[in-house]
Amino acid sequence: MSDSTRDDAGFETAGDRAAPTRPGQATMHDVAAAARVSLKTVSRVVNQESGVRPEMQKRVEDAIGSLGFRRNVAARSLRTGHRIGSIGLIVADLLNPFYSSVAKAVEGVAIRHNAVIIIGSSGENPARERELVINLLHRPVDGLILVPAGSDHRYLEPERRLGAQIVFLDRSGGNIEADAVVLDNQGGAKQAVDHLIRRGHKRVGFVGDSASIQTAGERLDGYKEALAEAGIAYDPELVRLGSPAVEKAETAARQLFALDDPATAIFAGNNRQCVGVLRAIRAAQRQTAVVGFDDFELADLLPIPVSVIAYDPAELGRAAAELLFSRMAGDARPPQRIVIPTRLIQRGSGEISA
Amino acid sequence: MSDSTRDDAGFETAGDRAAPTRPGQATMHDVAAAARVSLKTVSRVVNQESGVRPEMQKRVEDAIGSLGFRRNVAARSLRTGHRIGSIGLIVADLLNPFYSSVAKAVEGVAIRHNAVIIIGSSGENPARERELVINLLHRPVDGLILVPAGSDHRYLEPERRLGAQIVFLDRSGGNIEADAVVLDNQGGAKQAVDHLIRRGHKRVGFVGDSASIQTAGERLDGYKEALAEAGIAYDPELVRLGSPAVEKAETAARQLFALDDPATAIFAGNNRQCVGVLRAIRAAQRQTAVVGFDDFELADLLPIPVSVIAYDPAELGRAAAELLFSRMAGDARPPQRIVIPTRLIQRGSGEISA
DNA sequence: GCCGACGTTGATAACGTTGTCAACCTCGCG
DNA sequence: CGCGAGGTTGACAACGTTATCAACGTCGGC
Repeated sequence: MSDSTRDDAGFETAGDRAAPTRPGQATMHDVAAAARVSLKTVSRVVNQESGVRPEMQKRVEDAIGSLGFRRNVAARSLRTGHRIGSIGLIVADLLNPFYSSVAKAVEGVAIRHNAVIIIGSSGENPARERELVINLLHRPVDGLILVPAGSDHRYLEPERRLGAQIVFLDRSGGNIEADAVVLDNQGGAKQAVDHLIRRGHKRVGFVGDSASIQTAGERLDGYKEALAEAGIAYDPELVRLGSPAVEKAETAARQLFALDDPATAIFAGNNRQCVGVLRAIRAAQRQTAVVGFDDFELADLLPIPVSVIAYDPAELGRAAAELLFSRMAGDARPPQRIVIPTRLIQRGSGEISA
Repeated sequence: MSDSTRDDAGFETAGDRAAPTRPGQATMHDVAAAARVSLKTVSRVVNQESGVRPEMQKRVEDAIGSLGFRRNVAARSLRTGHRIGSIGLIVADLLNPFYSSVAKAVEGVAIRHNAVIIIGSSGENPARERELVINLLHRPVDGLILVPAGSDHRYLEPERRLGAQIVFLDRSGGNIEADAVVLDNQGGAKQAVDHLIRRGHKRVGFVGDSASIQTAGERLDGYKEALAEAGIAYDPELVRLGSPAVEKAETAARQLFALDDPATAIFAGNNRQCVGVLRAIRAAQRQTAVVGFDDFELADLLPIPVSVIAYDPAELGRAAAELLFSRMAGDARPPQRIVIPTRLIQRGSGEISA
């Protein structure tokens, strides 16, 4: 299929010259001609090999300068066979500390395998995800760790048949049998809500991502499960989904406070939303119990105690990377699903009853 | 484990003189032989071109599978001329939100130029920095944004003569004339300390990085400048350098409190150190004024008011990336030094006098 | 039954670079 | 003055892939 990103060859500043194939790009051959020396001599200068007379060297360097020569890496790499392994990492949002931790852990593993990581963020946009994936797989990427934004990954099949190794992280892929390293989302959410219920809360709000995002759906399931076990009726009014941004979560939390029968506790679906909820609580001057999914750095310093469902994001990244490298080394076991456990960290939140 | 079974050892740094071909890697030629078809037919299957009989296709796919064939991207790229631009980004620590913001901004610019980013972290280790730089420059990286860990960058000269474009970020390079996008460190630090002094503090501590890190040195200069202007003698006791980690900064702050004439206010050299200082204050139950360099997300929610020297990390990244792409497009102006301004955000810290 | 058209397949020449090896100079020494 | 050694330089063949174009069926229409 002719994906538009594929044949987009050059990357020039908008409106700048330089046609797709970089027409004027000088080759060593051109340099050699301009300097009136042989191809090989140019190569020697470029590679700083010894045994070139200064005079020749100067001539070649001048030619390189005036022609704006740049060595073609593809040709070099083809000829030398040098390859530095690289793995792609596609996350939802680089800014989120969760993904930073993942990235760092992945990098750590990559270093041990002498590889670098190419990183991209999908911004939760399936089209962008796909574009990035294809982009990365078609450059020298030996493997890919993917936090999927979309829910249909059939487009990966041809790539996999060609040897591409792909490990899903945080969420599993849709319509595809593939390795995945995920969190115990439902279990964690249940823990969180259990905790709040045990503390006497009956009106527990949930501020989370759209249920179309797999993890959010699982967390919602955990929320429901905890309520059901406690014999509390599920009230859709208390659930606000689709609030990825801090501001949206803040608004959502405000709405939960404005109900006739307002929430006395809130379960925040992730760290971004937790921050939003905290801001809303602060603004409303309320004593509301909060449990957030994802730990975050300053949670213990906040005036509002925040218990959290914690886990080690680095562990997710590490596990995914290890699995990926193992695949790249020939591991042909059936697709694995690795679940990273979560645990509740109590910081007093929930002890306040309303 | 990755032993010699496969080409895992093929991931080599550039200096290596490996045999041109990766030992076990099958080529299209091998596939063609195994499937008893021509090279071109294999190519057709691999590229999903139309006009191959299903039977042939099957034969080729089987051969691909059993030989573990993976297309050589260098050869493909050489032949087609297709290139997806990529730029390298080397930061000190991926986990630091400062660098995440930078990375995100750089990525944003890269997208517009149809490029991806290859990221690495040096961990403030000059040797690792150098290794990474060479690694990246010797793979198809069209440009490099570098947060330098080391202080001598003469090793970059040969690479630049070969057309590599390099922009320094946050700190300028040593022994090299090159583009740099930096913060107004001295000015910002002076602002911070001025602020504390104006609020009546005479014992202002400084918890910062080792002065060998350029930015830390400049911030220390700003600290001294502010003291000098206010006619306050510089007391080395109040200055604790070399505390990159949160825990170290916490210890450093404790020491400042334990002085005979303790600090009543602390200027924290960066966001990590600010967190450490806050923990120390919290532990010591003190009312200490704090101004931190770098804003951070929850600063406004903390029980201890933290004024900060803020700036836009994304602006740094954006400026560096724009400059880099402009260079890659042929911009040949003399090396630029772009200084991103800082501003003081007052959050009440410093109003408390001790 | 022949011819053109079509649908497959394959031989071969690039792509731009580096490794090999031979050719060529210039010395210094016999 | 010749000859070998050492220092420079260049011709040429790869590297693994894709694009071009020719060759080979096979089939329908006349």
